[in-house]
Formats: sequence, C-alpha cells, structure tokens
Amino acid sequence: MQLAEERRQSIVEAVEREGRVLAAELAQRLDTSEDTIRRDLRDLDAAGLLRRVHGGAVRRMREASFGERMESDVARKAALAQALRECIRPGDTVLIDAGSTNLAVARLLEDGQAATVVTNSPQVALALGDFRRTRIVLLGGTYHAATGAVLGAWTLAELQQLRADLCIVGVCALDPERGLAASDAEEATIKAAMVTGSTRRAAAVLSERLGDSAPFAFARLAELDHLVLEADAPLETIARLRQAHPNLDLRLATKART
Amino acid sequence: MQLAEERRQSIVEAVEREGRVLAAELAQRLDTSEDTIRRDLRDLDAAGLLRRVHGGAVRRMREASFGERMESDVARKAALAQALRECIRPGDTVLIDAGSTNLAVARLLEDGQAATVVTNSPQVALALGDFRRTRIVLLGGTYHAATGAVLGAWTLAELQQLRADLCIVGVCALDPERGLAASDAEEATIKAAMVTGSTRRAAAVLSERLGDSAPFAFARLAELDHLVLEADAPLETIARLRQAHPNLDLRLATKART
DNA sequence: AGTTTATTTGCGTGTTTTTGCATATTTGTG
DNA sequence: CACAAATATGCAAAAACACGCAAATAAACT
Repeated sequence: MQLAEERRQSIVEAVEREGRVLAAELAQRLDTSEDTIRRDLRDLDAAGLLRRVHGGAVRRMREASFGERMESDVARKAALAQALRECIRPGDTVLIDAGSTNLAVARLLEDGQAATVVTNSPQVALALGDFRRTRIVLLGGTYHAATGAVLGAWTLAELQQLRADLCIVGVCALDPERGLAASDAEEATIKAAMVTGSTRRAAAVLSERLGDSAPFAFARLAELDHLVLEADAPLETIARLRQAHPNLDLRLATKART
Repeated sequence: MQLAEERRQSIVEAVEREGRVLAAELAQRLDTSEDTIRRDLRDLDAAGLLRRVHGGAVRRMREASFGERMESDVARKAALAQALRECIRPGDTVLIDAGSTNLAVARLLEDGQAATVVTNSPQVALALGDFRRTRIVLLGGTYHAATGAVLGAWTLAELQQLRADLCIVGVCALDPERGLAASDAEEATIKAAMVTGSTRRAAAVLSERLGDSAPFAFARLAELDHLVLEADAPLETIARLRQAHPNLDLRLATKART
C-alpha cells in the first residue's frame, strides 16, 4: 500500500522518464484501478505537470529557459501562476496585467486556452508571440520600464472600451481592510480600470506582501473572484479571508517541488 | 501499442523532417489504416501544424518568425541602422516602425537622443526600456508575431492622433515607380498612417529589396526625406533615384566589416 | 477512546472517442 | 471521357472516459 501523493509522484516520474504512459499500464503497475489513475492524470494535467491524452498522458514540453531561472523566486511565482492559469476558462478573453508573476502565467499558457489575451505588458505579448489560436492584443501608452507596463491616458481609454471575461491583476500589497493596492498612482489607475472592466477578477499574492500596505488602493477584496496565495501563507490570514469573503475562490498554490 | 497522440506527433515530425508525406506510406509506417491517417491529417491541418494535400500532407511554410529573421544579416542591418540613427535630431519625437532593421536602430539609440520614441513594436520598447531622458510610447493593437508589430484599428486611431517629427518606416519592397510597399494589407495601412502623420520620413532598404515589388503600396518615393541604401546598391539605381528626387537625402550605409 | 467530517477509492452505468470497414464521391491523369 | 487513386461519409464495435454512489480510508474534533 502506498500514499496517494506517492502514486501521483510515481506517475509524474514515469512520464518524465518515458515520455509517455498508458492509463491501463499505470493501473496495473501501481496496483490500483484505472479510475484512480484517470483522476490522478486529470489533476496532474490541471497542475501542469503532464499533458493528458486519450489513453494516458505525455510529457509537457516546455522546459524552463535559461533566463527564467535567473529571475528571483521563479519557483514560487510559477506555482502561483499555475493556480492562476486554472482560473481561465476556454473561450475567455483574458486581461493580463504586467508583473513577474503574470509573466509566468503567460509562459504557462497554452495556445488556444484563451480566445484572446489583452495585456499592458510588452513582455507578456512577446511570450505569447507564436500563438496562432489565441489573439494577442497589446494596450498602447507610455512604457514604464520599472514596472514593465504601459501606462497613461491611451491605456486607460482603451481599457474603458474593453470588456474582458477574466482579469488577472498584479498586486503590490494586500491589506485585508483596504484591499488591493499599488505603489504607483498611474499604475493603480490602470489596475482599477482593469478590475472594473472585467467580469471575473483573479489575483495572486506572495506571502510577504500579505500584511503589507501600499499607498494607492485600486480594488476592494469583495470585488475579487479568485485569490491565489502561497502554500505557506499564515493560516490565520487564510481563515480570516475565508470568513470575510465566503464567495471568494481562495486557492493555495501547490508547493513548488525541488 | 501506440498512443494516438504519439502517432499525430510522429506525423508532424515526419512532415517537418521530410517536407512532405504520403498518407499510404504513413499508414504502413505507423501500422494503422489510411482512414485514421486521413483523420489525423485533417485535424493537424485544422490545428495549423501542416498543410493537407491530395495524397498526403506538406510542410506549412510558416513565415519565418520574427526571431529567426532577426538573426540574419545583423551586420548589414546594423550598418543601415547606423545611418538611420543619424537622421534623428535632438528633441525629435521619433516614430519607429517594427522590423529587424528598425530594432537595430533602437539598439543603437542613446538615451536622450530623441525626446520621445513612439513605436508599434514591443521589441523596440523593451530595447529602450531603461531610458530615462527619452519617453517611450507603445502603440496599442493586435500583436502580429510574424512581423513583431501591433496592428489594427486601435493602432491606427492612435497614430491619427499623433504628430511625429521623424518617422522611420520599414519597407518590404521599393519600386521606383510604385514607391514603398508592404506584403500585408494591415501593415501597409499602419505604415501609411505613420508616413502621413510625420513631418520627416526616413527608411532603409536592403539591396535585395530594391527592385522588388510587394502588393500593398503605402507611400510614394517623393514623400520620403531620408533614404538609406547599402554600399553595394546598384549604381544605376542610385543615379536614377538621385535624378528623380533631387531633394531626397540619399545615403549609403558604410560597408559592414566582416 | 469515540464521533463526525471530509477525502479517496472502486464499481456500475451511460456517454464519448477512436478506429476500421463498407460504400459513395471526388480528384488527378492520360 | 474513362479509370484508378484518394477522399468523404455513415456505421458499428471496442476502448477510454465521465458521472454518481456507496464503501473505505484518512483527518479533525470532542
């Protein structure tokens, strides 16, 4: 007998090692039913650890590029990004804000997973550059190198013409009382417009930014539909958020594996 | 035993490797019926991974991606870029079109050399990202990976609000009679708006594009103020241009050293 | 311990996908 | 036009799959 988590790990290893696995074969090798294997495969696919196909699963080709490892906290941000990615529904028009976590989302995205991606980050647009089934729309405005985003009147005007299904907004600080905040006024204006113009709103917050506060608030917590926190987020904070916002889809990012 | 997805992957690989495949041969090689192969080919064609033809499939000539084109002729493009850069006057608002040559201009640009740079190329914006004395404005629109530019209605609308001192436009082909042309209609529309909205206009043309012709013209030669050609451009063409457009500032790029 | 609650698992049932075959239609070629 | 190869279409069988449900297991709590 073995733990469910062990089994899942074995599956991932097998996929990595052999490139492909068959559901029926796995069931026999791990001494369990095919149903269980299928459930595992479904979860692991959603977690981005493999790609499910009819009959089994194959390796997801998309090795982390060299430059990616150089950035800070890639693993943590990738974990958050993975959870954010799961908020996207097929056919969605997704508005992706600038920021390193959101850039990680873009790198995890698959061609066709969203109908359209609108972004104010040139980096995000370039990361999705070779997509053929997803339309990439870049907002115009003044490019701000510090945040890697375009800002300003044009950006705002374009956002006001836009109605996105899902908005993935970057947050500099999350204060349970004041809500989401940014450290720059221009930035906050753009983020506010993003939140206002979207049907669903998602955000991910690194643990160190949880209690933090930033000068320019742009949205209340109640306006948020999906919130992704790290697995090591303070339990007390999680509980408080759950209680105050029962309708909020609060997720914990799966712990980054070494 | 084989996974369906693997089979499809094999087909794509075979097409990429050999340029063309025959349905009957694939059926034998992959040990399945021709019907299945045809169904696969139909799906893969719909997915844009190959082009189906009677008897099998051939490689889809995907327009050389922007990154690939970047790699080629760096030295020659850098020489052109150097000459283009010299057209910029201090305090200018410069409109830089997308394209690998123009990206080279951006890379050569110094902080403060222009007051503002407006571009429809995310790559150009990123190349100038750390500038503090030059304002970087990115145009909005749909991102087109093949050309590395944003295009569309938003882009056009923004360009029409803009008045630049200098426009550095990319040209796909230069025909002495028809003028400057692009190979894509959307692209040509944007380039036309760029030319119209600028006080001075500059362009650089690689020698092999000199006699060439492209379907969508966007400007006449008389509208051009600066034209940069390569040092090895045909003397006859140079003479003809000098005669027909005496006011045109025609420059030859200094020969690239190997 | 005992109890409750939540999660996981296996199984039956119905549905979807895949595949090969038979048949009709289209396409390319002389 | 004729003829063969290639392709499309409908159909049925098998495999893979999803869903609901109840038993089993694990976790949380008193």
